[in-house]
Amino acid sequence: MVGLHDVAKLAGVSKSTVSRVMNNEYGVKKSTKEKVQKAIEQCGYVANQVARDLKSNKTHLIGVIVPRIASNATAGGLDGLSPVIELADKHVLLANSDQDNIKEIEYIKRFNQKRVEGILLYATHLDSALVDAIKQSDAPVVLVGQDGSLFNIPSLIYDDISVGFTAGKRLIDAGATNIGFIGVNSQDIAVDQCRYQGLTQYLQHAKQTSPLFHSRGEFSIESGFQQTKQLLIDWPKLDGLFCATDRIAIGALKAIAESKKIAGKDIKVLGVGNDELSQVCSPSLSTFNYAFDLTGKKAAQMLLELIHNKQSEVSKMVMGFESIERESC
Amino acid sequence: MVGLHDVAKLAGVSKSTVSRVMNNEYGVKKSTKEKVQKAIEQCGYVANQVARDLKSNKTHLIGVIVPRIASNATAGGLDGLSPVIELADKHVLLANSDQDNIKEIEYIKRFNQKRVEGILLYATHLDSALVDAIKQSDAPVVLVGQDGSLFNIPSLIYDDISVGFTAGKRLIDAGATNIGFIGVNSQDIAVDQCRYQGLTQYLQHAKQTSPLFHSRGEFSIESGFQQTKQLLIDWPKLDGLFCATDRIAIGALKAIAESKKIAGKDIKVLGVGNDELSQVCSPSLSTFNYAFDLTGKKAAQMLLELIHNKQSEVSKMVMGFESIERESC
DNA sequence: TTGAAAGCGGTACCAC
DNA sequence: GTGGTACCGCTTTCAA
Repeated sequence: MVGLHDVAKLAGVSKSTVSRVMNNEYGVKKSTKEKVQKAIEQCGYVANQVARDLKSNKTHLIGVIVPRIASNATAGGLDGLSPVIELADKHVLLANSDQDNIKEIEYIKRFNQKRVEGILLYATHLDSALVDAIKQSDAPVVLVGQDGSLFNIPSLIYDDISVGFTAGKRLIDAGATNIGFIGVNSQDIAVDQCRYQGLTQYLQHAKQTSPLFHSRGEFSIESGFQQTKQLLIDWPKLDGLFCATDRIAIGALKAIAESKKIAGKDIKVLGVGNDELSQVCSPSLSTFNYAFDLTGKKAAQMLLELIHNKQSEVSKMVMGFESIERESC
Repeated sequence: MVGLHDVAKLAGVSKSTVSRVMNNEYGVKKSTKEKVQKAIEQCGYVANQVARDLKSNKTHLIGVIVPRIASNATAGGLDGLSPVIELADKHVLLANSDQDNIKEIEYIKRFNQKRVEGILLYATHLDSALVDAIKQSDAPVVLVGQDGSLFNIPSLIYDDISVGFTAGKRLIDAGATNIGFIGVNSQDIAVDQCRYQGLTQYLQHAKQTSPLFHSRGEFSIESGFQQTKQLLIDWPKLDGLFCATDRIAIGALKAIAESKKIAGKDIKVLGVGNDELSQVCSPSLSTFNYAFDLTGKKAAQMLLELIHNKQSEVSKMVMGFESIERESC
């Protein structure tokens, strides 16, 4: 591969001069500049950014770690954050942890070796090993989706307790009295714990009751379907169901339909996320809208600020949500 | 930031020795090794990959350019390709071209500066400027979604003509005789042109007729809805509709429902992509399944091979598809 | 206005 | 076994 040296030889000047031309610096005679530019053209010289990065001690790299790509939260987030990063003249180094806690930590280390300038971590859990890894990271880390502020980790989270609380209100207002919750796994504080907690708080507050159950499964339609099939048998009086995600809720809708009950009438159902699926299914799903792309954008902005100032002005940012009224509740 | 030099000083050895320990090389006395490792621990040394990359002239970087993330083809593709790239001990440098032709070319150049080892390009078009940029690229490029084999660009494509052909057959077999097509924009050879061409071929072949129309819009539900609303007025005899994507088809379904016709009975509708939406909507959408994640995996494998052998064994790979029978056709 | 040379942080060859 | 040193490709003083 042709380097600065080759161009210099070809143009009959020194490396320094070629470098100056490449970087548009002042103080190069017009004629030499043109000579050099011609030489650059001629041998198709492309500056080696790796060498530049080494010299300048800046890589312009932002590491982004996600549990998987094909999810609304992450795909939308990536679409939101990428323009911000591009505008800051940086690049996205993407890692798919595939929901694997070990890999998450592994990537934080690898990214530090790669000398990324910052890391955006989409998390589905937050244990002490992960906290440690984040603390060890030289590059600043912004956590998305889980609250790390207790550990002094700048975080961008959704107002999950509030969503649960509001869900309780919506279900009660719609006339439900026997309300259950389907979550994911207990390690996911935000999605499983907080949403349940919020629901519980409202039921206590308004009716001095508690949710009938806290079932758990995966983030899938199928999982929602299977769980609900059983839950309908176990809890015949169930008339309100809050599902931690829209996909779970859509599975629930299907199970309810099969049981000859009518979702939205016999059983009110609520999801979270405003997945596109929720407006297409029938009955259409009442849910909560999260602005995933905006979250990605804000997270990127927060990280960039952190990179510049070495200290964040905001240590925790809570994203709002919007109630979406449809047929199921 | 602490470097090899600092560790060496702290351990009272030379840089070379520290380097040997870092790379687990033979021929280091056990005691020195331990001494060095302690020093590494002590000052929290993390190898600078940028320097290594410069020295070894390898970045372990694979550039991936996509038109946007939040689409089944790209999100699924990314989930498919990332494990392959990880297994090859490389990283994904992600760029979102946001459907912008200029940016696509820009990123190919930037990636070459970054000295990526190869580029995966998810394309929605292929004009001569893009072909040139690919030709100029030092890093090998694999094209996904458009056929660049005529220009000697290794490509991974879907069998779009065949899909169109099969769509024709499915619609005719279901009893449709007045068949229309909704595509995207004419620059998208694969999605717009090929699928239409295949449909046309079957209609010619089986009935010596042609599609009633070739309408065009965007990749969205709304666009499908708006177009279909008008098309139903313009073509009252329409009884078969092939849509270039599932989202367009779902919009069409909605327009048909509003017109008091029954999709699947009065008008047979077919989409492409087997979007999750298509099994949730009602009537559920008959479509074609594309294995997006497998495509990503294959594309990554093809690129890795190209990187190793400097020459591809396969210059073009055509992914198959699967007919999905549901209610709409 | 231009060139020589040091150095970014490693690796690898060659001596000792 | 270990240390010295050249070098990867560029930027950036410092002199000329």
